[in-house]
Amino acid sequence: MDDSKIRNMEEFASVSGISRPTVSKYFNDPESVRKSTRARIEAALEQYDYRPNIYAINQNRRSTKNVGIVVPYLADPFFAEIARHVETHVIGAGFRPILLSSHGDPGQEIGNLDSLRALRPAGVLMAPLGRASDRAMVEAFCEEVPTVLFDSNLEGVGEAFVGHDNRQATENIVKYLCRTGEPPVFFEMKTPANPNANRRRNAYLDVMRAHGHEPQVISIDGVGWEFEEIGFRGAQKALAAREFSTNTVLCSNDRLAIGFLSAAYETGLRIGVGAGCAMRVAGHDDHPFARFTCPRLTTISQDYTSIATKAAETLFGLIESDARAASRETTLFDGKLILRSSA
Amino acid sequence: MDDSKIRNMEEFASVSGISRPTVSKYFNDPESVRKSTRARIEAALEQYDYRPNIYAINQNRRSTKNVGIVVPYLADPFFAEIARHVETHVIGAGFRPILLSSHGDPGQEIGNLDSLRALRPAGVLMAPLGRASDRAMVEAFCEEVPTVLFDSNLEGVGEAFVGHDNRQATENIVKYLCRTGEPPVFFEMKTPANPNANRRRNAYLDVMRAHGHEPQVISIDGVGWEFEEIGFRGAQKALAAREFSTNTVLCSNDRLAIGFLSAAYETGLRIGVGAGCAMRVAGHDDHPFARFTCPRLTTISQDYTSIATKAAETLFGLIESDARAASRETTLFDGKLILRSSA
DNA sequence: TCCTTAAATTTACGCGCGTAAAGTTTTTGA
DNA sequence: TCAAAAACTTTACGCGCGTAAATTTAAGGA
Repeated sequence: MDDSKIRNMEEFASVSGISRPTVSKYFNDPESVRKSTRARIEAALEQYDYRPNIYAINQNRRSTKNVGIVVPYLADPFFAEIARHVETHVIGAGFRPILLSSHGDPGQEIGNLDSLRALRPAGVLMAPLGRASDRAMVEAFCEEVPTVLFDSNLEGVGEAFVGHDNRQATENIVKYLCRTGEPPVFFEMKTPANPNANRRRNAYLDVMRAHGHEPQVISIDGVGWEFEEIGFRGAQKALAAREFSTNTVLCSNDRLAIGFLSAAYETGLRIGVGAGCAMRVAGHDDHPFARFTCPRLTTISQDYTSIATKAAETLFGLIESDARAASRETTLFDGKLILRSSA
Repeated sequence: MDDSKIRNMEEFASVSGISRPTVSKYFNDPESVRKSTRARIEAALEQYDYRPNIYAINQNRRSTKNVGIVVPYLADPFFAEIARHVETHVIGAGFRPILLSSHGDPGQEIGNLDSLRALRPAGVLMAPLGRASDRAMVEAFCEEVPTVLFDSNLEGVGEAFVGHDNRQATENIVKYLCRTGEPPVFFEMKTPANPNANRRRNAYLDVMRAHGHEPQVISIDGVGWEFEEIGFRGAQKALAAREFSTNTVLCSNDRLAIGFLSAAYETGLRIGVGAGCAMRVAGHDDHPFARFTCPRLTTISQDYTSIATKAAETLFGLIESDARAASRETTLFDGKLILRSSA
């Protein structure tokens, strides 16, 4: 490798023996130049390791190669995982991912969109906060930048939505619980952060009634994104008050369930399916930590590999066609029962 | 707000009645212009909501306002939390954070640095993978870009290191455990991901010997960053083989401890300090999930608020002075005992 | 071989802003 | 009140690259 530094594309073009416009064409799409030309450029690239100035590129191109990824709460490993999958796809498609977390705060969410706007991204993959989101502001953003929503749906906002089939999944696990023991009580936050929680509750109510069981919903207090803590306190209270009409609990999500199990353990209540167990507890999402609770949590998984893939592919399609979606498509993926020892 | 769009600084300057160079000066530092001028610009800003083109700015400025944040594994809530703290400081200081995770992969770590290089950041805050890091490549990067390391030290690399005092913390918890029961066995990965693990083991050995106790280290197999899984399997094996010479275990970190507790629960072993408990287990780090294990995990915290603050401040100091550090400073923060019910 | 077509070159302009230099106006302080 | 200092305006250039138009060169087929 020659140590003489290349300052710009002009210099690089001259050392590679190719004109600058052609070199520029090469960097925009290596396939767009003749094979022999490509070979000469790549030979020079080996020797001088030049890279085009990203700011100069983005100043002149209509659209950048940036893709925003916005998640509501990165400290939740579930979102960290899905962000990682999305990121991998974004890089694979030749884009540059810009990962932003809203940290559970609607103001930060809008701030993230603002800061993305300044980067003029080719598109954005966004998991909104949900209920708390400033709908009008998000909507305005989506009209400027092609945006695909995932995880949490804001009806009518963005080009498409890709998520989890909360109804199918909830029905699935409720039926499982009914089949193998007493029907479940539904354990949820009174003011849930996103619309998935409502879908889950409604699906629970429907399937319980359809099977002739009396539903019971326990809605606990607490706001914010510290679900484990909220679940812990809620469970302490509810257990002390003996609010549960059956010995089975379906938590609205795994993080609440993690808190629930912790509280149950502290009060000496044995959770699980074996002999000597007083109660069954199930969750929803197959959170990365659900495998390590005590007992290990029976839950229903989100297919977040498929969700991430579909969301990314949908966005890339929009970007390539340089068009807005004809109609807003909604894609839901099925959950799978994950049987462990808690229920 | 006027809906007529402002295309560039030229246009904005004319509608605000100020010359473009002065407007430019304003955006670089609002304090650098006369108060009356500032008022006029800000009035125009309210009316037209113009924002300078970030790419044009960065093309011409020597240094950008970007600050890279590189963490080894974002799906670990511990790093997600510390990244959040760092990010807040970066934004507060008027910089733009670029958050990148290496996903436990040295190749990705170097890739992250490469992609940062292209952004010509003013500085970088980096938590290296540790042992697995490509030291030479990281070192080369640090010579190009002012970089402050945190969490995991690569001796001699970067302008400074800010981290956790593993020795103080380990001594602290070992002494606590000895004081309140049988001395601990040390439970760790055979090939730990980062140098902190080695410091903890060595500190354990030293303090045990200093107090006349026979140390025992159990080093379990497993590579990668799925520490809970590794801890789970390792604990299963070690418990089945009755390898523990005392009834107390100190895990090298909380994530291993989480796996340990899960395994212990499955084998019916009761962990904790109360009557009827067969074993005590402690961790290290005060991981966000340590509060919700069964039983709740006694551990020693990392002061990651201080670590994040100090690392960020150190970097900002370097950036402002536009100089490299005279000498490489190392700052360590003390851990605090977090007493819960597991030990 | 020649002709058609595809590809590369030459030339030139523009993107939006930083910034320097020289001249002008306003502010500051005694 | 007046001169010095500070702030602003005008003018002008450059950053590194995208891209269009006209021209030249190379590739491929009968």
